Amino acid sequence: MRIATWNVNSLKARLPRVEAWLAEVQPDVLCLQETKLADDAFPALTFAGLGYESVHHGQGQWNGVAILSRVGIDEVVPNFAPASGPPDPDARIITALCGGVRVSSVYVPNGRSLDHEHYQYKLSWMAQLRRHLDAVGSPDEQLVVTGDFNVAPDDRDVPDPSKLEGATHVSAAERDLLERLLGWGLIDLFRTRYQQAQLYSWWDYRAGDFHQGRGMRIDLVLGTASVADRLTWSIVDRNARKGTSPSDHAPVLVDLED
DNA sequence: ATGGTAGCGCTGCTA
Repeated sequence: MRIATWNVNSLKARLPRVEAWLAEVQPDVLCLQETKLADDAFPALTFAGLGYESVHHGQGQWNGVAILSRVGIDEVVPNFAPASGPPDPDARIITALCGGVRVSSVYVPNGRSLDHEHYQYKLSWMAQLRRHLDAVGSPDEQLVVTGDFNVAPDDRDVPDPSKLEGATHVSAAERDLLERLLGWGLIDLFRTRYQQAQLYSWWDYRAGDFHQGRGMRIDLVLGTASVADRLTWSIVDRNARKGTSPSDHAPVLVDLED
């Protein structure tokens, strides 16, 4: 079973690339973030033509998350589960059961800057994500939380930690909240296969950052122990960041033993 | 290099 995540930075702008990528890579489950579409504009029929069922939680201009699956989609929960607290006004999370694995596609708030109220929103969002997991599942089950976390887990995941002191994506508070999330019973699956630094999943469009090798690893696939036990392979598909009009993120893949 | 690009949607915000 192949599960992938991809922040596409507008599905409207990226649909041709997503279609070609699905045909080439053949994931069983694909989690999308930043579709930037309303639900009625989501191209479900296009994906159905490629063999994928899909569910979308969108709002229009910003945010928007989706799950595509060719191994079934059941028990769909758009937004945070009610038992976790108030609903998120933004469309940043959707959860479904796909092929026996409970999958959440998440787009954690960026935070903007440490003194911005959006940063407090980011911290509270990450705390509620943990309560959401308690509401929809258990660490004893096969469960995957994947998407754009907008947090670089440790200093290997950024080019120059000394230049990022006091910045979002690396601050102690958000890294601690990510650790707390892992403490719920999740494992950073990509990191179990690779330990080296500078294996990024996102590169700023500006200043030639991709070609200069300046990025961050902020797109994560977190899985419970029973998922990690099935892991056979993981990779960041950097080829998808190349060529004409790419997203600023590359897809991250995991393969699980059937 | 305190810059730079991309997307949305039409002026400036978000990332």
